[in-house]
Amino acid sequence: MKRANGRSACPVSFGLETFGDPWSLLVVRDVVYFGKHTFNEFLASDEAVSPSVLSARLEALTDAGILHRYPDPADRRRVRYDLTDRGLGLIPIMVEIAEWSAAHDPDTGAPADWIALVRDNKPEMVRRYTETVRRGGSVFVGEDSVLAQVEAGQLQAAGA
Amino acid sequence: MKRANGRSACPVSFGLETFGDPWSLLVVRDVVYFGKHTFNEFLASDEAVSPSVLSARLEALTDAGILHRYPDPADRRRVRYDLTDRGLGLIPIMVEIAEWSAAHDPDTGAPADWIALVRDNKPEMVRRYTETVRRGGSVFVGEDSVLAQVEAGQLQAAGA
DNA sequence: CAATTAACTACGATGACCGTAGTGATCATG
DNA sequence: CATGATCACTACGGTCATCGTAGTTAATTG
Repeated sequence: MKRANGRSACPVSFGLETFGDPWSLLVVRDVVYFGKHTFNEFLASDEAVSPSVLSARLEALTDAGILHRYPDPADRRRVRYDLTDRGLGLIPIMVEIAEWSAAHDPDTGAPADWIALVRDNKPEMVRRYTETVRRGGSVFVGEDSVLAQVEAGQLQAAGA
Repeated sequence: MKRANGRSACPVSFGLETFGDPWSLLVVRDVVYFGKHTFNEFLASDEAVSPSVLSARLEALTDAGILHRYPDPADRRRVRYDLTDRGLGLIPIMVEIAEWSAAHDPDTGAPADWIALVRDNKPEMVRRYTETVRRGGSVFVGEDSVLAQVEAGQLQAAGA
């Protein structure tokens, strides 16, 4: 993620400079899909980032205004990272990446019906992802997950 | 773009492994927005990639089935790179990245009215990008560019 | 046939990332 | 209150990718 001569005015280039390294979007994914919020939770992800790299990434994302970093009031050893509004704005990008990968990775772990649900109800699903994560939930984990909302039948009506 | 322990089944991770380095999407951008198709055209981009890195990227993207590489029949010194259908599938991702960056980069070079046009007519614009690039055109450059199509008034009707 | 252009490759230097080990602060337990 | 565990990191040496420049080969142009 080092561009030689600084910046170009191109918006694709700006985005890639901000979050276009191999790890940044995985952190965002951990927050959005799995409700992770702390250093060790990110560290335990399948992709095995090293602590120094993770530390640098979290600092960069915080500086870029994508994450909000604050000590956990309940346990002062812990530091929590939440997505800011700017970070929540990355959700549509992640959804498109997931859709592309699900279509082109023969070994994808993405459930086909979930991908189809998101594809066919994209604006509504992106809105639901965003609002759920904003209030502290996630897509797949927790009581108020988007998955739970869908299973409770709140979407079939809205979608089709 | 080196993941230590190989792959995870996560689709976000798969996508990032395939095109999540700092350069791959810039090559795709050069093709889609500016109609570039050759090594030296990519090399001349504002972001100043080095030839060895570009060479490695083009090979990786070709191996991943995103680019199609073939000698130019008209000038056999030249090698052309076109987007495959799989590569054209990256257009929605790029459009979302551009939209996010235009919203959050105070120095963005993206024209606000174009961004708004794409945002408010996303499925139609993505379809138009894709089909235009598929037949050899680009978004901004050339006679059959999407820009030219819009200026000819073919979209105001379709959009609103 | 000389000069130009195109697509790369070579290479040394710099920087990023890797994995492991360690640190200081806070919390849980006896 | 002493001990151990947990938490968020930092340190560090080794490896790997990338950087920028220079060169090589093949095809085309004049």
